[in-house]
Amino acid sequence: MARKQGAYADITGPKVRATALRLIAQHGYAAVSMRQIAAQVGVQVGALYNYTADKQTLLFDLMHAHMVALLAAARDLPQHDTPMARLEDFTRFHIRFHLPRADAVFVSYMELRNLSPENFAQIEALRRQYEGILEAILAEGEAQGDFAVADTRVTTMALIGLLTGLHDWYRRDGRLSITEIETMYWGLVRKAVTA
Amino acid sequence: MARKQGAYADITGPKVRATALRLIAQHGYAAVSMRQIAAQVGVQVGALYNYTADKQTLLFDLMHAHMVALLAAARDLPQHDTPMARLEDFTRFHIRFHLPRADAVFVSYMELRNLSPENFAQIEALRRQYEGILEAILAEGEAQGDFAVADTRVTTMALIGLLTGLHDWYRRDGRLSITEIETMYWGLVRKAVTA
DNA sequence: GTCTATAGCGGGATAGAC
DNA sequence: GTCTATCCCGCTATAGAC
Repeated sequence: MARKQGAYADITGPKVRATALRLIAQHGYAAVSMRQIAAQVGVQVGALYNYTADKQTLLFDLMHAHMVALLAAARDLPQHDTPMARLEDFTRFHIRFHLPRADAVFVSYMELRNLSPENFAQIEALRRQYEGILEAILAEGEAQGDFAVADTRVTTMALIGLLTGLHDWYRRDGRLSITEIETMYWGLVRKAVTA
Repeated sequence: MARKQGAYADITGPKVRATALRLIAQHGYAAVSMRQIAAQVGVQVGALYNYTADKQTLLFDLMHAHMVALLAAARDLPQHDTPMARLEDFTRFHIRFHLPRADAVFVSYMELRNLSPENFAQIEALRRQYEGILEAILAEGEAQGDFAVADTRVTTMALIGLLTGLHDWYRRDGRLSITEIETMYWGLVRKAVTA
């Protein structure tokens, strides 16, 4: 304790990422300065560069970590027999995973423009993998005659849009619980894919 | 011709707005400089300030013009007898109005964070008016027993999200025509509000 | 690992000539 | 209405002491 050098390595790193995520979600990547991040972390700006090569890499790491966590969790979903049961699981999972991570969702979506081309390609590939999970469920349901889906790709993107749009208006202190909203959204999804 | 002073007033103004809209959609408000805008318009940076008080006002004007045009067009929709017919009109109108205005849609949605509080309040009010049009249709359909909507507000926001999500993946040179997409989306909306 | 100090650049906005 | 020139500020990133 009381020494200033080398003591906080394990705590400063996560704090930098958490602070950057919050500030970027609030003001946008381009509008947030390394100075601002440093000030809220409680270090001088030079110290940040012990934890990231540069500002761009910091943004990429935040988005990458979010996408990797999302994919890992989505792959752990149970493999029910019926596409309908799997679609319900996916819908509820998507909402439950994303709602408590509003900042990461916002950043991962809004800051794509500010990634370098190489970094963008990586994030985009992860995003497509996630969409692929839903598309596979829809394709199987269509093949088995459980769903009536005009176009698998369009419906996939439409449903992702429907679910993701939730973040634009959901408020934690709102009138409805997560479970209530989840059930309403599942109702919309179910009807949308049914004949 | 050939004179440099006073000749281009009528042309520079629209050009400034068009250029700013395009650049801000592409890179984000904070990432675009007045110097960049001026360069693409073909004037020096000082000249921009004949057309806007400052950068913030320029952003606000772009968003405000978009919302006003949207509301004016939405209010011109025909007043069919049945809520179902009005919902179809609204759905198709929303898509047809927004798809050709990708830049304005993007900016109006992504740059809300960068508005001053007073400007934000104004844009937000216009946005709520637009949502109100859809909500009124849903409420009437529910009251008449044509629709089975669990919660009018939630369904309104969900459908807006569904329709707006279209911009995230639609490409003009894609496999499907606007009309085909429009019809698929109308199918999803129709089923979502039906019992 | 963190600090202080600074290099080097680009930002928004304005003044005054034409 | 546009230009040139400039003020003043804040930015990212690095160097070198501790």
